[in-house]
Order: sequence, then structure tokens, then C-alpha cells
Amino acid sequence: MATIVDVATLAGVSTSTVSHVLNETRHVEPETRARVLSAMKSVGYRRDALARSLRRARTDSIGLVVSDAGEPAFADMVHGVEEAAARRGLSLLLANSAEDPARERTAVEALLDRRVDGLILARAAGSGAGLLARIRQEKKPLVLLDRMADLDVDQVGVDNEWAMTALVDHLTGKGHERILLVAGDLRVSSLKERYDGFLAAMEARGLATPTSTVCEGTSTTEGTFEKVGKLLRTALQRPSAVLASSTLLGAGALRAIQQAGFKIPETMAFATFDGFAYSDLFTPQITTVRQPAFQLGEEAVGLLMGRIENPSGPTRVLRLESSIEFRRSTE
Amino acid sequence: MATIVDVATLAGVSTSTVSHVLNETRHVEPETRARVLSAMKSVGYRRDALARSLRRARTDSIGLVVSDAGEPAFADMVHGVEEAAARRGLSLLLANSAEDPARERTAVEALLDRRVDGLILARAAGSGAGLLARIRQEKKPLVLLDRMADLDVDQVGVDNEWAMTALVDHLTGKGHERILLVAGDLRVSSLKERYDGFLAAMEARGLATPTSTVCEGTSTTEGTFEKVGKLLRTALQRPSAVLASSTLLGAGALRAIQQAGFKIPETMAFATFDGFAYSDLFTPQITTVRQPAFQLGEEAVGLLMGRIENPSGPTRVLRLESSIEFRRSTE
DNA sequence: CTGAAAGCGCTTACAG
DNA sequence: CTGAAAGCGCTTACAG
Repeated sequence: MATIVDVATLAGVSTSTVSHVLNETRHVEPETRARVLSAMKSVGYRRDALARSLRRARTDSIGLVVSDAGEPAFADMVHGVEEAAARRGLSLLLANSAEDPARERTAVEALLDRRVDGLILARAAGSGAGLLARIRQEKKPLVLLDRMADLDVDQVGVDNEWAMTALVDHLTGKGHERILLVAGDLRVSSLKERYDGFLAAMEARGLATPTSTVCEGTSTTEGTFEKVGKLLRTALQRPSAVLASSTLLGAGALRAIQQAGFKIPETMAFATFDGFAYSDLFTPQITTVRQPAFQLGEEAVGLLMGRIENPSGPTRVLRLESSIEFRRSTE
Repeated sequence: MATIVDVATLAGVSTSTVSHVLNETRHVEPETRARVLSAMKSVGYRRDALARSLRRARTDSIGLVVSDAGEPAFADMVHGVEEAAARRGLSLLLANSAEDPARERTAVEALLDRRVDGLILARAAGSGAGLLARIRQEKKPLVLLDRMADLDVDQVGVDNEWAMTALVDHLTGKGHERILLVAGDLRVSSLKERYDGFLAAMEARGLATPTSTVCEGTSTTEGTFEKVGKLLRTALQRPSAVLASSTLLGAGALRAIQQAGFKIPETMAFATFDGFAYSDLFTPQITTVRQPAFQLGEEAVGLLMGRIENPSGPTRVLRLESSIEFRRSTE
């Protein structure tokens, strides 16, 4: 591997000059410059980003830790982050916590060790406040993605309560009064917000919300299938509509509905957050709250760069708009 | 940020000793060791991975460039690579070429600059041989993922020809003789292999394959929709079955079939590679060739580590088995 | 069992 | 307009 010294020697100049040619950071005589450039070419010079970073105390890289790389929404967010990072010439270090706080911690430590310029985190379900304190203590710029926190931290997510309210409006408008919410793990802030939105919206419409109309705590498709199935079989007053707070929960609920013998939308209405890909091609046609996952990722990078450039600026919290795709499942 | 010097000073030892405690690389008196450890704790020491890498000429990081982060199959591969890398304590640098050879090149250069220990590449459609030559010239360990090449390079993909043959067998067994293959961009090796498999299988069964039964060259859902629609409307001898070589192509073809007024499977059989998530929950129930995308990613990391540890070992080429999920769409 | 010192490949004041 | 030299934070022969 050729180094800057090789180039300097071959060109008959100092390493300073080579460095300045490389970075265009001070004037160099055209002729000298040309000599340096041709020396670089002839030795196949490639600047070592590591050495450069060490000296500059800046790596031009950012770290992203997502909680569930398997979910399509997260895959889209990763994609958005990658895109936005590449546009700015930043490298992206990716890690997946798989909803495990211990793995999340390990991943964050590894990223801090690598001196990323900043961190984007979609936190694991059971993630404590300690990790964020740690990052703050290192004074490392941080942005929370999708999973927000009631803390003084830059973050970007979606308008979960608004979307849930709109969904409940839609269903109650169709005459539904008993709605089953498949809420999932309420330690996840986005799921909690959807849950809160549901309770508030139902209450605002004067509709009682007995416990039997919320299925919470599941976090796998299989577990959700079982729990929803049980609810559908035993609920004294059977719901006329089911609402799922994520794709994974929706898949479990859908299977349970089908297996219990209901027909969508004839005997059971159904809607879900996030939803399924290419859903317009398939039956049942499902009403879906679509979050702008890709943009979420892009905005996270924007917030992070803002924080890196201005460490003491005011905290920024972004809520992007979801859109609701109304389809036959809630007719 | 505390450095190794701070720790050494506080503990009253040399930096050598601190380093050796850190890496457990030579014996240190228990008492000294304890002093060092407590000094680390009290200054909040965190080893700088950059400085370490610079010295060791090894970064414990690998780079992954995928061609289409939007496709679910690639998302799964990324997930598999991440998982396998994390298990080995490697950091993952991720980039997306979006099927653009120029972006691919930029991404690879950035990764080489960062001195990743090795590179995993799912190459862009129009990627030339120059890039691989470049990587080889840098003597950087390399593994090709999914998109294979007839070159002396470690690589892992799936048994595309076998799967296509099995699919054709299945359809001809049902009496289909005119099959439309939606083949996509044949510069992509996996698509080319599926295409070759199709031609060979049809020929082996004595079934003519006039041009009209292959739709090639499209690489968007929209474009595929249009082209397949046109074929279905104008084909002199209309196909009785449609086969798509990827999810994206399948989505376009499916839309075209539906819009042309065919019913699956009554008036048109249909099957696709890669397919749609949770497809068992939706109608039409589509026969799908499922590739083990996650494992593909894991195996790629395995091959890469093998190459890093043994740069002069023999080339390894892996073909993982796909599985075919037979469903109603080809009944 | 431990330390002094060189060196990884850069950048950047400082000096001329 | 250019160069000599210090220093970023580590690791690792070498010496004792």
C-alpha cells in the first residue's frame, strides 16, 4: 500500500504539499501539483481514511442501530439512512439489536469505539435510560428514530396518535363500537402511542373500552395468533373490527381471524399499521396506515448532521405524517 | 476523551502495560493489573478502535455493497450479513448501489479507503469487470453475493437453474405448454441463470420457445406491467402460465394479468421467484421459489472470513438450495 | 515482570 | 509558495 511518503518522495516534495494537494487546502503551484498528481497515479495512492480520521478527530461515518432488521418498515428506514448518508459522503455502520437491550448496548459500544461522528438509534423494546445517559456522557451526537422518548434528545417519528384517531373515526363512522386493538409490546413507544391514541379516541366517542378489547404484550406473529384467536373465541361481546399496531401483529391477527372463520370485511373489519407490500394486488384488500419509513431514515440523518454541526442548538423533534390507505377490509 | 496515556499516568505504569492489560497479551502482576483496571474505570477509558486499527493493519470491519436495498430478498441478506458479522465481533459498513455501477464504484472506493478487512458484493446490473480487477489489485478479500460471476472469486448464490427446472416441470406436468417467462434484466447473473434454466428446461421437454414467451429487459414494476400487458393482449398464441423471475417482476406481471381480466389459477397459472411476504394469508395463493436469503448473507461472511484467514486458499463457490412453495396459483 | 521508544499514515500549526 | 516536525492514540519488538 503506497503512503503519502511514497508520493512525496517520488514527486520530490514534502508530505505537507502532498496533503495539501489531496485536500485542496492551500495553494500549490500548478506544476508542483501536476507532479504530485502524477506521482499519486503511478504508485496507486489511496488515502488511508483511518489515519486521516485519527488526526482530524472526525471519521465521516455514522452509526445506526435498529431494533428489528426483519421488519419491512425498519428495512426501509435503514435504506433511507443509507441513502442520505451516502449523499453526504458519510459511511454507514449498521447494527441490529434484535430487540435485545444487551445486544443493543454491545452494538453502541462498538460504534463509540469506532468513533462514529454520531449515532442513530431505533431502540430495543426493553432498552433502559442508562444507554442514552452513556451516549450523552460521551457527548456523542444522537438521534432517536421511530421509537421516541420523552427526553431532551433529537428525534424523528410519526404521528401515531393522529393516525390511530383517524382510524378509529373511520371505523366508528361505519358503525363499529366494539373494536379489538392488537397493541403489542407497550414498552415500544410507537406501539404505546398507538395504544394511547386508541384509548383516547374511544373514550372521546363515549365507547367503553373494557380490557377484553385490547390484546397487548405479544411480540411475535405466532404468539399474537394464539392470543387473538383465544380472544375471538371467548370474548363475551365479540368485536366487529380488529386493529393491529404493526405488520407483525397484523399478520398474527389476520391468521387468527381467518382461522376463526370470519370473513373480511363481511363478518369482521380489519386494519393494520405498516401493512404488507404490494397489498393492492391481493385479497383481502386491507386498510393500512402507511408510515413514511424511508423519509424517517433520511430525516434522522438530517437531524444528526444538524446536531454535529451545532452541538448546543435546541433539541428538535419531528413527527412525519402517516397516510391512511382505505381499502375494502373496512368497508 | 481519556487516552491510554491518562490511564498509564494515573496507574503509575507504562502505556505498554496498559495495552497488555487491555489485550491480555502478556502476563501482568495481578496487583498492577488491578491498578490499571481501576484507573481505566475512573477516567472512563475507551479504547480508540481507529488508532488500534492503524497500528495493527486490521480494522475488524467488513464492507457490504448491495445492489437494491429496496428488495425484500436483499434486506434479508443484509440482515444475515449483519448477524454473522456481529457474532464474530466485526463491524459492518453498508452501502447501496441502487443498480448504478458508478455509485457502486464510489461505495467500494470509500470502503477500501476505510481499510475494511474484506468486501461482500451483490453487484449492480451493469457492473463491469474493472471493479473486481481493482479490488483484486488491492489484494482485498472479496466475496460475491447472490450475483455470481464466472470468475475465480469466492461466491455464494442459489441453485437458480435447478429451481427453474423444477418449476417448469411442475407446470408442464399440469399440461402447460405455452409459458411466458418474465425474465427481467439479463445482465443480472441470477436472472440470467433463471432464464437459461427456463430455455434449457423447455427445450428438454420439446417445447418450442418463441421470443413471444419471454419478456426481458424490464427492471421496474411499472415497466414490467406495461410490457407484460402488451404481450398478454397481443400474443398470437396466448400463454396459459406466467413465471416471474423476481418479486419486483412478479408484482408487475400480476398486475398485468389481473388488469387483462385473467383469473388465477382458472384462466392463467402464475408463479414467481422470491415472492411476497406472508403470502399464505392472501389470495391469490402464489406458488413461490423461496431463496434462503438470510443464510446467503451468513455464508458470505463465512467465506469472507475464510479468505481473510487464508488468502491463498482455493476458491470456494457455494450454491444454497431454494425451496418451492406450491400453492393454488399453479393448480 | 515491566518500560522506553519507534512507528502506523495522516494533518496542521509554525517558520521561512 | 513550500518544508520540517509534532502529534492523533494506539501496538509491539527490543531491552533489561
